[in-house]
Amino acid sequence: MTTLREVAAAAGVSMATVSRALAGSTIVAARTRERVSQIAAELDYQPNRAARQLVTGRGQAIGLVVPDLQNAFYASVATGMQRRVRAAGLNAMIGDTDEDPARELEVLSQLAMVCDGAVLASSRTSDADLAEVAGRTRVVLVNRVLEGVPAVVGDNADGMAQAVAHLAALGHTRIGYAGGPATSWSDARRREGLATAARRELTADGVVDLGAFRPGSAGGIAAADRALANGVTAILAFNDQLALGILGRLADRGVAVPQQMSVVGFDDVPVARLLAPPLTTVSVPALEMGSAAVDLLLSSEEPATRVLPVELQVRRSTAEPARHSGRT
Amino acid sequence: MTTLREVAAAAGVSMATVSRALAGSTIVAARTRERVSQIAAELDYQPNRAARQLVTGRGQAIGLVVPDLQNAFYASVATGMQRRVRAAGLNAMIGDTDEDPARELEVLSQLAMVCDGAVLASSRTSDADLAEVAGRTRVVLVNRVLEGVPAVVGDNADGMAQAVAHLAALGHTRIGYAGGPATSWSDARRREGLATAARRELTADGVVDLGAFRPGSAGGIAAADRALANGVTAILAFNDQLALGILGRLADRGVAVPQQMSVVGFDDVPVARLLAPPLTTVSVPALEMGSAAVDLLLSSEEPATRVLPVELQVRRSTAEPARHSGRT
DNA sequence: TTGAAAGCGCTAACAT
DNA sequence: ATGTTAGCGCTTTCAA
Repeated sequence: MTTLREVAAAAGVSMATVSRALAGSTIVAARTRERVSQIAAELDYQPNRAARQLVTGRGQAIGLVVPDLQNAFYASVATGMQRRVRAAGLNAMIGDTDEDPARELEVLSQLAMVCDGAVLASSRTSDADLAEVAGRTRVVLVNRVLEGVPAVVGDNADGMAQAVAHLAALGHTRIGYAGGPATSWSDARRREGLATAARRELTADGVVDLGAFRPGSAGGIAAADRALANGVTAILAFNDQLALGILGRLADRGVAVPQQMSVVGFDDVPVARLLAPPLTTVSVPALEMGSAAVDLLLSSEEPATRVLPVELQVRRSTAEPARHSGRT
Repeated sequence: MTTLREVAAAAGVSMATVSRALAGSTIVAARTRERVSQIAAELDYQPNRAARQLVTGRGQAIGLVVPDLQNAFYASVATGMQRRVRAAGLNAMIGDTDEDPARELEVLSQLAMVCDGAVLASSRTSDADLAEVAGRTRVVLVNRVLEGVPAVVGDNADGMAQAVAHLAALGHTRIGYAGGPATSWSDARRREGLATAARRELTADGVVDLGAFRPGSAGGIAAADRALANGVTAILAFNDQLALGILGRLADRGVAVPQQMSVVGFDDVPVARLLAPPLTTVSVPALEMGSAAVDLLLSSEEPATRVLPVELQVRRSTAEPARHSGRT
């Protein structure tokens, strides 16, 4: 590894001049700067990040904490985040918490030691703890809002409104909501949006709360069974991960989608369109959320909440309800 | 931030003693160690990683380079890798290359600056470049083998043998192989395994090379169309990502799976079982590959290649071929 | 415009 | 068993 000192020696100038030249400082003579840059390149000089961080205090990486990388939504957020970070010449560090809220702070503080800041996706940490962390570390939230902390979120209420409007237009009058984890901020927002939309489009008992489920196939089984027991004609799932599980269970139980049951997801993960039937779902710009979060982290503006638009993708997992589900 | 110096002052000992005590060195008196640890805890002392790295040379993180985090297989490798890394008290840094082989070295060298070592998954870099990198940085390969570099791979040949045996037993005599990227090491191994198995189970023209495709839905469309044009009764896909695209295209073209076409994938990503029909595929222990790679990286043994067993999961995307596919 | 010098927080010889 | 000391590679005052 070539060091600054070696470059300085080769160029016949001081270390300070090399440091300034390489940083592009204008106070160093243009000719000197050029020569130094060239020699540094020849020697294949790579600055030692640890040394730089030690003296500047500023790090070289940005962290991302997600509940589960295997959820395609978070994989997309990670991809978007990572592209932006790399474009800024920094590194991305990613940690997942295995859907365990308790591990969130642990992972974050571990990342924070080497990171300038971190993006926290779908945090389930309490407001108080979160505020405390945000006080110590530069943090941007994704899919969560907290006063004074910058955040990027999808328009949850509007997404639910679109989904309900679509189902109502098809003629559904009893819709089941398969909720996400109880501590999920997005789930709370989606429930609110759902309630508002339901008041507008449906009768009082138009929405049935199926309960709270862990995204994944286990949760999907429970959710689908509850939906069937409740006699709803459509299921609105908290996210695609859960909708996937629901679809699987319905297929196992011989329930035809969309003929006997309509299913709507949320997120529009890439596989959604490849399922049979292709899943009707609310498309959330996950890649953009990741990059926008990095922008917020890197910019020095006031903490702001960026709400990204979402859009229902109508595919083939939704249709008119069966006329007489009992007969025929 | 509390520093070592402050802890030393508070404890009334030298910095060196604190350093040793906190490192758990046995040469420091037990009582001293205890007192120092307690004071450090009271002061909420957190060692500065940059300073430590600067002096020891050893970093604090382990890197992972994958072609595409949105491919569920790599997301699983990342998860497995990450759990192991965190269990070792280190951080994981993940970078993806957007399936661009050229970016691989770039991402790796960026990660290498702050990492003790890196796991390189499905590298498509040339042997020469890879050997050069492995000389500079501690590297473990996943899904790639190179003399002198530790590696974790799935048993590609055996996987193909199982898949071919399954299809042959069902009565298929013309199988199309939808290959992966030309520079993919696993694709080459899978082709070899396929050829060997075909010699044993099928006639000379039993396997049709459909070509090389990029995993994803675009590649799947091309692959499915080629398969249909070639009159094969079964498609063996390089990986699930590609199989997903194939399934999607077949559905679009009204080809019933498995009645008119059988499809077999490779990897067994979590959604494979949730597709309609559930995908028959070769299960590869992705999580384990990730953690095994970290083990290899952290251990100081001789470079070894760990071959992990794979197992065909027969689901419902495969069946006997139609008797007379032309008629009826 | 350039250089000298003082650390950033920590570890590891070496000395006691 | 503990302390002293000399840096790790870099940035950044301060002085020239």
